[in-house]
Amino acid sequence: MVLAPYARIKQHLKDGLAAGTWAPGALMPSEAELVAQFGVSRMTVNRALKELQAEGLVERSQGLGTFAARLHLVSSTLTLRDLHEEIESRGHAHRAVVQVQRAEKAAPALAAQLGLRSGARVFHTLIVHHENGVPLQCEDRYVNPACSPGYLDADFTRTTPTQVLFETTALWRAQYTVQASAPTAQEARLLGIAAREPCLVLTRRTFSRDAVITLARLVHPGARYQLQGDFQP
Amino acid sequence: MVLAPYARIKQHLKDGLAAGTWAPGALMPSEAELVAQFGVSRMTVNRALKELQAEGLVERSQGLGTFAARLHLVSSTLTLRDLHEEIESRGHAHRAVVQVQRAEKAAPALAAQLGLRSGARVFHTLIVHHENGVPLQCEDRYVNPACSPGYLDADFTRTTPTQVLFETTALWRAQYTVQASAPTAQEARLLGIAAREPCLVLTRRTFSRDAVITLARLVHPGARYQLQGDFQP
DNA sequence: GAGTGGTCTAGACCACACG
DNA sequence: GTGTGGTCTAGACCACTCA
Repeated sequence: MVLAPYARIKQHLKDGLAAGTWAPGALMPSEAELVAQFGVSRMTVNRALKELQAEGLVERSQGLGTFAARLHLVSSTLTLRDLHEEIESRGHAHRAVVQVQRAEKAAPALAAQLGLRSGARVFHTLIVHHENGVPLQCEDRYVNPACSPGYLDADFTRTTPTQVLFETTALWRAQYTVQASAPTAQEARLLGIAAREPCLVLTRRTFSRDAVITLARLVHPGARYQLQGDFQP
Repeated sequence: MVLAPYARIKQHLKDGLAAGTWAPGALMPSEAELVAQFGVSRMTVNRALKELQAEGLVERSQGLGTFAARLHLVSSTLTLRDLHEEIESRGHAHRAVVQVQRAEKAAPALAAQLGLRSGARVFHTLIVHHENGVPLQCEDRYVNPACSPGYLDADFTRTTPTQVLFETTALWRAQYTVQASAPTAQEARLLGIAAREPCLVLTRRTFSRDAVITLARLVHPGARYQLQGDFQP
């Protein structure tokens, strides 16, 4: 496998960064220098540098130059996968038990979070996801009916809310938080865990361009679930 | 502010995706069509599409075309910031209490994780970070002496391990997990919390090109800390 | 074979930073 | 003014997919 020219330049610079040729914050070769060194056009060098910048390895400033990144903050990717796919990809059986699937009137706090009037109609589902028969996630979700009118018609033993929403709406933005806390009494019962067992709780709000599509609280027994991430330049 | 041509094309496609012009998985305009439509060169169209691909909004296949992304997995950025910077940026006071700062012999399990011989010398620090006097994080860290020989000389009441390591080593790769669990008895004592209080535990291994630089366990009281993320196309 | 994206060239003009 | 990166052009050749 012969690397493309832009990839060779990237690799050369990555090697130098890993070897400490350029200390964090140090000035790196200019585009013109790399053009001369590698005998390629400036667009090719530019692509290599732009990708290194996108990966957070270098910082570039017009008029100043390209600098080795000061890696004081590592920004990394956390993949929030559809749980169904995640379980199946492990070769295990996924089963969803639907506890609630109905329209409700939104309490004031919920309405505010969804950007609706207090008392407006919202769709509510409460589903417990099992992996090989063991409860893994309690998914408590509210959906803005305007964004997905047919949401309640889905059969959530055969598909997942995430899948339905992604098929019927255009995702625009998502906010989430991850925290550790104790489950509610109901969640503890549904997950079959002790009332004080630590749980990993993800709260996620998903937006279309102008409206909140859905608000979800995903509760996982701490002993059975963890998020993993990997960061590679 | 007039957008550059490539940015205009990106925005046009983003608007269409948000408006549902192309359903997830649907075929989008080819580069040639966009060239004709916008009256720009193919490199410019290519840049717009390549950036949308990098952002996860479209999928591209040579010979097939460009497709609206099936957003079944949302990959999002979680910024793992240096805690000192995070606290200061909130305008609060950061104080670090150093409990342990010494060289030790690595137990077999630890040595394996660091890629060292059992019994090899490792640097060990245990530091409790406070925000405005309240314990926020218990940082238990082991460092490979070969990667940062001067690690133990640092004054960790004035700087942080993260900062020292980023200044003296070339970060190459990091793996981490996030989970909820109860603190150890020692952690509960240091954080001033109950033995059964749920904690958010981050475990992170950081690699240089060929070696493990450091292994860290970061324990946060669940009630006082949460990770936040935001995903925007 | 026709259409797609992947990559590259050899120029060009511009905005910006610095001495 | 000189050097830097930011952007763009109008071509080109290639590998891949599908009919």
